[in-house]
Amino acid sequence: MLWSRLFIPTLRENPAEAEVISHQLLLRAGYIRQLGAGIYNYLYLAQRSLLKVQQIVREEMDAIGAQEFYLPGLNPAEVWQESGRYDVMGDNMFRLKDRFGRPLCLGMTHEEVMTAIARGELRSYKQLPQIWYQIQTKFRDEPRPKSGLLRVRQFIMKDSYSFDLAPEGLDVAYEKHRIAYCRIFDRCGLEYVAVEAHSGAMGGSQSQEFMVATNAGEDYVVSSKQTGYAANLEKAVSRPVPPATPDNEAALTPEEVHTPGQKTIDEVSAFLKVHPTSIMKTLVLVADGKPYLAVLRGDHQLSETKFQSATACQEFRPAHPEEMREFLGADAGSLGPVRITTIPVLIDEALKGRKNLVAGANRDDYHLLNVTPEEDFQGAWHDLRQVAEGDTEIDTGAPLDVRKCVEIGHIFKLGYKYSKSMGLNVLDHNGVETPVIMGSYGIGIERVLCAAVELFSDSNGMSLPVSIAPFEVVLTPVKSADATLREAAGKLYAELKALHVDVLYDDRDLSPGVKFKDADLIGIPFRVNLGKKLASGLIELVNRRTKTSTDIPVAEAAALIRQAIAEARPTTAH
RNA sequence: CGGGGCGUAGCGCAGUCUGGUAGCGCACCUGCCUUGGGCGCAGGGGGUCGGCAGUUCGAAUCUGCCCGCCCCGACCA
Repeated sequence: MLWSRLFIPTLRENPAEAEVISHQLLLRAGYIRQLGAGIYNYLYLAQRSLLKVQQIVREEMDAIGAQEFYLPGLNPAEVWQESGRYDVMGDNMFRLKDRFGRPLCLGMTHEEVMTAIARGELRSYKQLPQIWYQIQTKFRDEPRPKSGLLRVRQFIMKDSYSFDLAPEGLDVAYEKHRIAYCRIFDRCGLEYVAVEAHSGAMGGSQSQEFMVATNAGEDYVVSSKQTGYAANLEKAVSRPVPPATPDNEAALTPEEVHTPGQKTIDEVSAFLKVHPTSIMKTLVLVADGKPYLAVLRGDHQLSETKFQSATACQEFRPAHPEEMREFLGADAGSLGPVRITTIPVLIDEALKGRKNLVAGANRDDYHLLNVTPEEDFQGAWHDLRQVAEGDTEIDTGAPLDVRKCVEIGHIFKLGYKYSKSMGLNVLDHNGVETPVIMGSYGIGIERVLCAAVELFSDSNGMSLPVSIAPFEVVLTPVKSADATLREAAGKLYAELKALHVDVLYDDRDLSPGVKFKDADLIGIPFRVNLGKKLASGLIELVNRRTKTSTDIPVAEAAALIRQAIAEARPTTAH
């Protein structure tokens, strides 16, 4: 393509509203423009790049025998009512009515529609297994769209769904997807990690997320370089930092102490001269309308996900101050688990074996010394604690890192949730109606591009992997007025096109600096400079990412460029 | 939904406190010049100052209401 004919509106300065790198660069490089909060126009460069991502996804999905569909984004409410998610999705679902007043919604995902298709057509185990997928637009009314293309209200997703007769079949489909996802992200040139994920309210049994480490991300991943352990913070387990001081092992009974005005763990710690690791914090939570106490070590944080799992609740919130007083007879700051019999008490496992700790007395401005779990109060043991910086791996004691990540893909064993709620059954070998077991698997297409920009950029702009860059190479005659350079560039352009190289020819009448800056900004992996050295038959091949330059003979340039691109193309080990 | 910030030319901003002819840089158009990292010179075009209402002789500026966008939090199958 000739740059002079293209619409690539690059900006010299960062638009004020963009904070994260990928947002800034995608705007500056003329890939995208914003239409509204969480709604973006994808211009020429973004579309070229996203189509390349989609093509890689398509090839790898096809390679595992998945069949491409294309389902409507506009859905009748009934399908979603059947699965129960019409209510569950709440305000996150865009809803509308047709001219007759019938309720419709915009699809957030397509388990329901896929299940509805399967239910209508699949009759026999002989038709299984099936893997169906699509690359299609999703709509989610996010409470807070943010970070450019990372959290938006309309986005493209590759979603696939597997249908099997038995769990062993689901295991196969899941594993096929895991490998396909690795191949996809490898080929897209990303650095990523597959982590254990929380299965959530979807009710599934196993789930992995594909994560790219970047500060722009919203998820936290706990991992160990030594052992390869990697899990979403929501699900991660660890060995906590040991208590700062040993417990008094004597058989003591609780003793009330006056702690006027000392409410937070830090205040109580300073006042009583007891380290926070020897204090218990007591949280009052209301889950599905019922109160619970959660007891954790003073320096630990409650994991909301783990608490939700432990209570198997749909939703929960911290108790209001009036409720705390009603349930426990004291205000936050003096709450404790001792002599609580009417409210379920959940104790974090990090407190197992601990003795003679400090806890609130359930009397304003008083705490108890010498409180021992299971002696002085009873409760159910659960892992409630969120992994923290400094923790170590639970089995090996290896150090753990906590890193911010963005989720680019998710694979999920659904089980029978949709087949049962929507009546998807087939006849098995014995002619008995059996529910089909399902899996669902997603890739956020725009997030792949964003993640690549986040991973690979410098002060001059983005530096995309050749496999997903909008062009593989850009030709830059240094002097635009020089007829010899123009002729050589035109010839090389034709040769590269003949070799099916994705080439952009910067034929604009601009100073070299502008062309170099633009080429760097939009992230084309290779640039060919045609300049002075052409007189001696040489041109320069510049690598965007390494900033290294090689002189190559113009006569063999097309073949050498094609070879350089081929060598730079990300490979897959999977 | 709670807290904070911002809406002035395509982009980045000043002007608003203290009301009085709407500005700067970049980008854009014309011509000349230049050509190895966002050149130079000259000339030029582009604005309902987010919207509505009010106060005033007079509102970008003061007041009220509304809208939009960004950030933090809540939320996030």
